[in-house]
Amino acid sequence: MRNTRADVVTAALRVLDAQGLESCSMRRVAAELDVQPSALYHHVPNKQSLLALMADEIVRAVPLGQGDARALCVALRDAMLSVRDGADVVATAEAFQLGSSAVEQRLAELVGVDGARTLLLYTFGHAQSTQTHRQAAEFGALLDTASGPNGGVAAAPDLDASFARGLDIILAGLAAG
Amino acid sequence: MRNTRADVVTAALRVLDAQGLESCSMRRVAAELDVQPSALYHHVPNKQSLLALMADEIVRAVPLGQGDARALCVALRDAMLSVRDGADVVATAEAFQLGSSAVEQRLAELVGVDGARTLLLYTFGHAQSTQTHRQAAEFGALLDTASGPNGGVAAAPDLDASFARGLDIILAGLAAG
DNA sequence: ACCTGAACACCGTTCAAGT
DNA sequence: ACCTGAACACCGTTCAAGT
Repeated sequence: MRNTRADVVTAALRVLDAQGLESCSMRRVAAELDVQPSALYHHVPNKQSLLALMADEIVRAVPLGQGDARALCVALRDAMLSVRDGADVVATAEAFQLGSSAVEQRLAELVGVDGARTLLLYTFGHAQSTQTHRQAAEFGALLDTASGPNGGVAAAPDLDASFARGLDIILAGLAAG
Repeated sequence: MRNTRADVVTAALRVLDAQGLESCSMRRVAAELDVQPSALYHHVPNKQSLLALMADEIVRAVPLGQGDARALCVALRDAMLSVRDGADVVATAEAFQLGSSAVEQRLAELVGVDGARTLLLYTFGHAQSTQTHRQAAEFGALLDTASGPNGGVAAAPDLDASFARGLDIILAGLAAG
């Protein structure tokens, strides 16, 4: 046995974290494993399935047993933000099977199905915009050569706090209902 | 003057609605205009810019002057759902410049910046999942040959009602704060 | 079971050149 | 100003064939 399906997923996550989603092609994942592109199709039916497996792996870091709805959302966001473009991968994959994920099911036990969906969609969306914002900031910093401290750049908003305030709004709405 | 920038955007939206985002390539848009692919780059710097212009056009259908926050979100969702994969196009393009869109600004006047962001992210997310769900249902219906009424298919959830309930939760949270 | 090699039908983008 | 033609460096996926 030369490579297993888990090896493929791990290699794909390495490529994702290093190069980003746009560069995470089947061909690059194959190169990461020193293998021909066609070899991947022995382990995975297509790229979409591989992305779904990557999403599962990213979400596996969220502990389901303990904590309230807020803690669950924060942990999910942290898990997505821990990998480059992780929010995109998880949100896209999850959108295809909303309702079947373990996180959503646990959330539904805590706050009902509508609350769970609302919290999830908000968490996905905020994490995605956090990651694109951070990437843009990184890119801007590269172009920012001769400027002093805060030279011409708007102060970065505190995205963690912004996320928390949105969570407060939704949780208050659930408490009121 | 043979083609204008607006012609390119219109052609792109036609291709999008007919074939979906995945098939909405620069080459197909060019073919829609009976033009070489390279001709597009006279009107638009790259594909990402074209997608942003398409998103603007889709969102232009939302009336900003009248209505409360709820009406605004419903109108935004309707606008996105009116074009195939419209939610994807708008959500991706908007994520790059969150805070600058006219809809978000109007929403912020009504419910504050945190409320606006929460409502927007929820609306984007729900619309996206609505569209993927509907496409999956369409696809499933094609494979569903010999079954009678509701033969083996789970009843489609009422996605409009689901959206409304999530909106209720967020708006209740805003009223409580 | 796992992989190679070669092919097919595509992409986005650039650039010199035409009118 | 607007477009063509040709090229470059890529894609995802299939399939016969090897070990």
